[in-house]
Amino acid sequence: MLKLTKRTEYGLTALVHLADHGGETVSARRISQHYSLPHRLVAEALKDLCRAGHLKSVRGASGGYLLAQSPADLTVGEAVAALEGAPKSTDCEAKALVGLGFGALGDLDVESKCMIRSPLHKIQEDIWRQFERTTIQELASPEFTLLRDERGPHTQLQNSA
Amino acid sequence: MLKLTKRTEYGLTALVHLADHGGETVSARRISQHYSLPHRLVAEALKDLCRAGHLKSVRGASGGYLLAQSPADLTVGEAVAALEGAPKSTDCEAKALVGLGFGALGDLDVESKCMIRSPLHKIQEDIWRQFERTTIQELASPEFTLLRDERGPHTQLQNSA
DNA sequence: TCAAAATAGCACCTAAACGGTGCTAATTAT
DNA sequence: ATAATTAGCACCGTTTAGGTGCTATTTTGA
Repeated sequence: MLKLTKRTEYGLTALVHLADHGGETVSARRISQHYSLPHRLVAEALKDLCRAGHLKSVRGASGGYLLAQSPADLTVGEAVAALEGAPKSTDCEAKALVGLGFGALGDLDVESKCMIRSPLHKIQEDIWRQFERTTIQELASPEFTLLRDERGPHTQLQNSA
Repeated sequence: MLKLTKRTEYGLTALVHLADHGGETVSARRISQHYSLPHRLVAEALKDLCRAGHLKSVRGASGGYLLAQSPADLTVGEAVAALEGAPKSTDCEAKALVGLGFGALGDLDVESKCMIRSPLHKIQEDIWRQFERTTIQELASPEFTLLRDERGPHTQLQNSA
């Protein structure tokens, strides 16, 4: 339903945390405790990011993870792709026709259907484009824009602190 | 995983079709046959859109559906909301804290958590903002844009002023 | 040396969502 | 009447998401 998975949420949270801690090595447990997230799930997300090469791991006690690249170079799109896979929906022919059920249709006017359907794909692609334009550093920055709305409601809930 | 459901796909396809046919009444069967989609599922999507008030229905033989409003006034966001529900993630207080598991956390430094998490929500909100900025008419038009802001990485999307 | 803490990797489970279908009304043109 | 349509359910099978269990391996530190 057009939402990010928990795994992605945990992974991005961890990336933001790591970005805020320079080249420091932080364990999955520390991150999970800091944000009160299920440490096991955070660990899974970190594994994914490590396997994708976005993190470097340090094993053993006092080990953990650290960014393998600058947070300014790591995009949300790359992270999301590592965490839940990106649908390489670049080509309409391969995806819209085959992947979405037109493969078995034969040769009726496929092209007109694709014309109708492509807007849907453009929507998806546009979302990913946004992801690929946004870096972890931007995510980590306090005044994160992406969309800078006129009102500022979520900044007013800090009462205790 | 950040994808639209089939129901939404069928519904939007139907809306585009209806937009391309003016105020004409088109049955679910005709639409489904035209795009080779499961007519039953298309019918379900059309019901949803009708219940939401975006379509008007005509019962009986030679009945069908027609747009209840101009395709230029109906946004993709409204359609998607009618088809698969929109997560009213407008408020960080209610959603980020309660809905996402912080409700049972008590009163530890909630603010820092929300600050970290809010970017995630902003991403989601941004996606919906895109939907709300896109009309069915735009979807139906041959050269469909959607992203008209190609300035900077993410310097405010909605500003437009 | 040994225990604790950490990553690595795999299998597995439960619940929800998704895609799809069946069935029965009510309405209306032919 | 009959066929075609919308309206409104309930239901089912598969997939996915969220989460857990278990074991091995590496490393620190007492």
